[in-house]
Amino acid sequence: MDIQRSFLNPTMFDLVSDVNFIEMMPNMHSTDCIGRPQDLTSIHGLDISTPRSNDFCTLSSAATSPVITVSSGTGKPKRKRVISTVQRQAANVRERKRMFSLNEAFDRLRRKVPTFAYEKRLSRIETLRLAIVYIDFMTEILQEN
DNA sequence: TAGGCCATCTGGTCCT
DNA sequence: AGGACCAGATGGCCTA
Repeated sequence: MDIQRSFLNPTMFDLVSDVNFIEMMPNMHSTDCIGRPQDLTSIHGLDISTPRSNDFCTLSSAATSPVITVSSGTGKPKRKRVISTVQRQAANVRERKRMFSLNEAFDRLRRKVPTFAYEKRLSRIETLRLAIVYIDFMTEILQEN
């Protein structure tokens, strides 16, 4: 059977030999099998809603950010933006939020790919690689029908 | 203890 | 001008 052979594909077999759709186990979402937090807001005490002690994003004063033109060796001037501490802290907050949403997306993807129930939480790179393999596998199944 | 993974900070570049 | 995106650096945590 081709489908069965596909499951024995070495790549797939490395990652998935006991298909477990996490979708069927909604309780798995709060913590993974080794107890690491799945709720990303609790990872490392991450709380993007509250600024850090060194964040000044709550300050109302917005400093200006002059642009300095730096002459490069090739002749073409390069724009170098100099930002204030307040703007830097605000940018840090935005970056944290951005990474948070990125991790949320990874978390959603993690729940879509089959994994061992007892396996530790997939890393981001493992999640991407397994998703690729999984999509390939599903595509193969569809093409056989 | 080394290596992997991740969060965070930071500066540069692109885009609106 | 400023936000979004990206990549490099750094430090902490965890596991083999």
